[in-house]
Amino acid sequence: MKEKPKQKPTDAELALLAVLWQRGPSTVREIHDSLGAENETGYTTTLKILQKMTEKGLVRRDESQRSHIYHAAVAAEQTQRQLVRDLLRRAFGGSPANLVVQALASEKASAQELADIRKLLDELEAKNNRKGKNRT
Amino acid sequence: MKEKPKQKPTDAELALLAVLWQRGPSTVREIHDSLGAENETGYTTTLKILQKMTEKGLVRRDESQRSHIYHAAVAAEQTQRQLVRDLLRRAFGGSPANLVVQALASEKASAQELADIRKLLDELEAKNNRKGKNRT
DNA sequence: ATAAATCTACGACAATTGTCGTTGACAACC
DNA sequence: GGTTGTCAACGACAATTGTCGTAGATTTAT
Repeated sequence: MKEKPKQKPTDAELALLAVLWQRGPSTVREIHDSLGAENETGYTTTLKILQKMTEKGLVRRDESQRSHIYHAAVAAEQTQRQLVRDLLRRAFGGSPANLVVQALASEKASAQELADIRKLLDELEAKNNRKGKNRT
Repeated sequence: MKEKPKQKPTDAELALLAVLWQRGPSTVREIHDSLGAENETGYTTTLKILQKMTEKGLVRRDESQRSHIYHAAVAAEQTQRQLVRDLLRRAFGGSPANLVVQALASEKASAQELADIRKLLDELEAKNNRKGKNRT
């Protein structure tokens, strides 16, 4: 059986995951320092959260060096998808369109991003037509 | 001064808000019964959470009847937008395109919804061109 | 008018989360 | 070789969250 580590990461955990996704495998020190100046919390806090995440299976670590090296055990895409699906169900009644509207309204999307989304839309509609035989 | 109730609703709170958004003003009993069969929690749990939400300013209540009538004090759109913005910043590095990709991949979007999104896209691009003088 | 049902209010409680302080081990430096 | 700095581990702690049980008031039914 495959373990299903389907627990949503908390806010603090997600922040650390984001750093790992961006930097790749890192020491606690590196992660902590990457958290930016607005982060007020101490080093041991970061360490403790990383340890919890290890227990939960969100990260793995290499202990062969004195400074353990942590790396993400969950893929960014998969975690993101899970979070989006969750939000979709809980706050948007499962309607992707509503969520997309809010997403595009929330932050300025660049022209490039809008073009990317349009391309994605084309692909999805093409797939729909192929499969669904354009029934109403 | 206007109160800034900018606290994110918790999962349980969001579930109750969703009911209120859908049903309109309701009594605790109505809200609790609307929670569906998969909800195992007792009546007093729902009541307690509603009371907390009242303190936080997420809902308001009319106490003129014995059965108090609760109604949402925050608009669905605004709350949704806040949640999306939050997720965007924390998990997607602020890139709306990535989030939209996951949203559309997570749940099957109907042809109608895809068309809606396409229309939204058209509007946004039109606005961009008008304002931004199509610079790269 | 009594009994039964319903409703709010008030804690109580365990679990989780985020926060550190301290300690003991190890490494680096002089 | 002694001092200073860095690190993981552990436990403590307050705050939050979700969960009820019970008590007291009031409405409804008998």
